[in-house]
Amino acid sequence: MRIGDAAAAAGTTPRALRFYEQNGLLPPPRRTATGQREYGHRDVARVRVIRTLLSLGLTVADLRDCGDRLDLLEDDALPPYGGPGACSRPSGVAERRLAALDAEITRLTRLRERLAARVGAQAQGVSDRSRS
Amino acid sequence: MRIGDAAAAAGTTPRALRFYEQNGLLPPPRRTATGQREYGHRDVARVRVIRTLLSLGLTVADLRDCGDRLDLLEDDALPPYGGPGACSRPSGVAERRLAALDAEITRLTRLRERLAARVGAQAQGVSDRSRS
DNA sequence: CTTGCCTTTGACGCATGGGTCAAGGGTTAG
DNA sequence: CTAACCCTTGACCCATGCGTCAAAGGCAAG
Repeated sequence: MRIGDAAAAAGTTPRALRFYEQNGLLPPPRRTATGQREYGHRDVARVRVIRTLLSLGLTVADLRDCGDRLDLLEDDALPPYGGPGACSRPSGVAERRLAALDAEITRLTRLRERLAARVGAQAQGVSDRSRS
Repeated sequence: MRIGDAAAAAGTTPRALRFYEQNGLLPPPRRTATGQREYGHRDVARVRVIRTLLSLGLTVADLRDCGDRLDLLEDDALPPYGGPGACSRPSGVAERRLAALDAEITRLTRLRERLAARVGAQAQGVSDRSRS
């Protein structure tokens, strides 16, 4: 499988695959004699995991910090909480990202409040709407 | 008053003033015979307003869209709601930014929920904390 | 062999709000 | 006059996740 097909199979582009490789998210695949990248099903699966985690708000740096244990964050790897030892997620990456998300949400919410105070008192229901 | 003093008076840097000028937030000031920018108190005041509005989450583009009526968003310009006509804020810039903030907050909150669902069920209190 | 699509690497673009450096000229105190 | 600091414009830098273009070579079908 060359890069175009692998990318299509994973629902993305060749550019993205090379980008992941350059940034240490994807191990360098073997090459054909002429230097073209050759991927297998495992690679495609890993790319899917990468995309899922990125879409969850993790950054490239987060996933790079995970190293090869990226899979530990995967969908079916572990149930959310398996008992008093299952919390040992790789590097606490997800926890750090959660904290960063919390900080950003708090910052934006404060901003919204201050801006709203100037514009007028309409539409204060952000927090409520965010609870959906 | 040359750029360095004006910048200091407004609590920022010469670079920022030139940046604001290039981006249409600050009118081009008159120049000395040798081309150096000359600022007055009005300019300094305007820079302060610009910085306040930027710190409130408005973008440079927002303020540019406001044109010269930037002052209408200023602290003491109008009381928040002066009656059935006072809502006519310049270009609805603030309202649009408010909506954008809401959208971003909602997006991040959803992200947080999804990420938290993977990591475990701890620390769900973002919305609550954001209510402060 | 040729055509046409696929792949390679490298480099620039985007949006944000300036920071920082460079090369050259102004200004002012001593 | 000169040192020392200020100002001028222009251009590259930061982080993010790739998109896009470019030049050049690979690969399979006709």
